[in-house]
Amino acid sequence: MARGKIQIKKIENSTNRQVTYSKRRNGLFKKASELTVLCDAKVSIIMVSCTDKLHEYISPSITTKQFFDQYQKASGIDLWNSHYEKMQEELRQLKEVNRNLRRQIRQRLGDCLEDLGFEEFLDLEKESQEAVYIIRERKLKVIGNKLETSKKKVRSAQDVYKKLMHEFDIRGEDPQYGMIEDGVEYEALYGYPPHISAPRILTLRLQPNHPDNLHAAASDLTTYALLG
Amino acid sequence: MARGKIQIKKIENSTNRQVTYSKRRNGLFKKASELTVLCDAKVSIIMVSCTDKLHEYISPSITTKQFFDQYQKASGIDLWNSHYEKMQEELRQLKEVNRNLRRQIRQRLGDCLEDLGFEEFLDLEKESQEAVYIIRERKLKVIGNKLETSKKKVRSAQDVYKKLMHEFDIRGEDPQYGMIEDGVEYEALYGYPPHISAPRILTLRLQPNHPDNLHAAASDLTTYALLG
DNA sequence: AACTATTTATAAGA
DNA sequence: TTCTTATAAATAGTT
Repeated sequence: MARGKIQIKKIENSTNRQVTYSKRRNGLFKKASELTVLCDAKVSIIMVSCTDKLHEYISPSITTKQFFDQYQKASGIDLWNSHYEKMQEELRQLKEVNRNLRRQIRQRLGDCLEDLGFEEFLDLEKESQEAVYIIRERKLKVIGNKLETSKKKVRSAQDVYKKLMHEFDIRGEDPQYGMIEDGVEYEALYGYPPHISAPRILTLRLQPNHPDNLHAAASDLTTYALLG
Repeated sequence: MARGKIQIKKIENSTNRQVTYSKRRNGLFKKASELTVLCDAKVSIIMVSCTDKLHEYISPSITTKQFFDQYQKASGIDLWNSHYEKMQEELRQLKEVNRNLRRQIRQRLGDCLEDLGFEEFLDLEKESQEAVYIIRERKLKVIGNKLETSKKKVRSAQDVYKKLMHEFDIRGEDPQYGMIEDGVEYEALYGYPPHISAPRILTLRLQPNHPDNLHAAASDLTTYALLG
């Protein structure tokens, strides 16, 4: 607008464009501030340059946040507020549900029972007792399964042992090998710790160490007493 | 800026102010659109007049929402987004907690037990059994309290009865009243239904009807057998 | 809303 | 970036 008219189209020369951007930006901001004062208006200008730099003008005595709020109020355009309120409501409801669930659990643990009516209380007792039955039943089933698995492992171990004994017998017939004295080879094969002597016996019966101890039964087959 | 320089201060004449606002607003928007084209920039102008009317300029190919988002990203100024994200995170966590609580309750009801490790499973059994003990203990206490209350009511009823009997005896000594033959007056006094005859006896023992029935024990004193 | 004298903004060059 | 300056554009006051 000076020293020659220009076409309103993108300035191709990058430096020129940058300079013009800077100058006109200042001009725009100046006009905005004048308008703010002259007409007692509120103005927000936000600019993002083609190099993604951001510049802002905002009338004094107002924040950008307030501006956005006012914008929404005046325009009726909902940027995020209803979504936000929906979330808050959802949050509130979830917290309420959470509180109730926690109370239920506490009651099922025998706490806060005074909150219950007598009928509810009796229902709770019934439910709890039934749950204990179900849990106990399942426990027995799980333990049964574990025992079954253990038995299979034991049988498989027995088979391996028998095969080895068989091979041992064959080698024993060959004087070239001589007799093996202390079963070291079996220890290595079966992974017995050094302080537990490997079986020397020929006939072999295996039994769980503590058939009554549930924890021991729960773990994998590891420690079984060898009974000759 | 024409036909005389003006001071940049609020225009007191309301009409003038209005006109200037309108003219300069157009000027600002025109400059903004030129800047948008010339420099390939993005501009958002939001104006609120002193009469709370809202006007907006926004570069084509962008929405105000996008602008706000970009503004926040570029400026690092937090209008609401982190708050929003915080809420979303909170929401997510609450839902997760909720899911777990529900699962816990289901497990305490004997459901979904397969999700538990064996150790957890045993703990659950122990907890559940303990809870049943606690609940049962409390039940006994509550029932005890109710019985106690009932006994007091009975005692109080006995007292009333004795007093009435005493008064009856006094009246009986006065031949003016004569003898009452079949206790109709007591039936009225105590509210016995017509088909149950009121007590004729002088010594009175009261006992709960069904000491084993919890529900009956739970209800207030209503039906007690009178044993001679 | 239109006019226009004048001020202001700014493009190009330094 | 800033300054200069010729010139385009904006606009205050008027109609």
